[in-house]
Amino acid sequence: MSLSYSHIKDKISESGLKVTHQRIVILNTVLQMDNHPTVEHIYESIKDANPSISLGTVYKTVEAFVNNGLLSKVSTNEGQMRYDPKLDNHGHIYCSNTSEIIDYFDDELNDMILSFFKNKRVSNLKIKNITLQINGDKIDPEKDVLIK
Amino acid sequence: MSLSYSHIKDKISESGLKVTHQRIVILNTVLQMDNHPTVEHIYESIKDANPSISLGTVYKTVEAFVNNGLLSKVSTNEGQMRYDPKLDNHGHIYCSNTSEIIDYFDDELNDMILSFFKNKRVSNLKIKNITLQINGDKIDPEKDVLIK
DNA sequence: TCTTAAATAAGAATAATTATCAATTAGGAA
DNA sequence: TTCCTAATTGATAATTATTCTTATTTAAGA
Ligand SMILES: [Mn+2]
Ligand SMILES: [Mn+2]
Ligand SMILES: [Zn+2]
Ligand SMILES: [Zn+2]
Repeated sequence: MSLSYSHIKDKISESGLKVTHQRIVILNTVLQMDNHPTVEHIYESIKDANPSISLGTVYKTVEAFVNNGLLSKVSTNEGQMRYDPKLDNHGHIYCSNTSEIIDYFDDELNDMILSFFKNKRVSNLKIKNITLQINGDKIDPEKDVLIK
Repeated sequence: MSLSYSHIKDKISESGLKVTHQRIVILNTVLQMDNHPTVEHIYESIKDANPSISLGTVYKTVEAFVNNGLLSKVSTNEGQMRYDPKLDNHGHIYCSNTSEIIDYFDDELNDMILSFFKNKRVSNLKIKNITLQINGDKIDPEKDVLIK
């Protein structure tokens, strides 16, 4: 583990946080999830192999990761925050019938929005990012959503 | 009041909900607020004139309004839902330093996004709406944000 | 190896929201 | 107009997500 986690350790360390076993496990787990998990979901997926890591630590850890640029945070209309290992600018598809959040990457769209706002006068606001939110319902909950 | 609220009453009635004093007061209040209020905020602003309306009723009522197309609901990273009387498609500017949510209407942008997705194949998703989310910080919290 | 500030586990506390249920009421039917 | 009934409400309890507290442990630099 010391060896295979070296990449994770570097990321944590470079972000300015102390490297702890808990943080290694949590970051490694979230990086492998592409479903925008909740804290509870993260906790469930680590606890069998790491029964001593407490739920409170998962809360504190993901929040530290967000504040230090290792994760991003996504809010929904369903009362729970969700976490996202993808840091580059991208949109999200919210399926209200399945509670899924699906990534939507599109360079052409990003460029279009960027150049749109290039021509705008924005006063009294320091923009951090601009994202697109696509709200809808999955038609067949079993199948994937595809936009291309 | 029976007279001046007739427009509000009609809206409630046409949406399929029973017309009650509580609903008239709450809808009338939210329609006049442009700050995307929380339930608590709505409750505070009605309770002096309507001390008998309970907080639970405000929760149930705004949720009924959302389900019946009279209000829309906006989520934030701050643990409270916020309600929006504007129903036509528009984006939001989230100022994380002031917790403000500011409407961003732009027909040109709407058209641009619409025509962008016209040329896309979207499979297995019934799109309800597509909105833009602009995240940033107000520079001078006292002054307004302007994009033009 | 020592030192110390930061992190953790466990559990209590808080805050937003939802559920329960008896009493009231809106609005259609008679 | 009166009656009927399902929907709504107020009061309050319960739930849920998240944060706080504190004693203990630990990472990492001196
Ligand atoms: Mn929330
Ligand atoms: Mn909550
Ligand atoms: Zn994402
Ligand atoms: Zn709005």
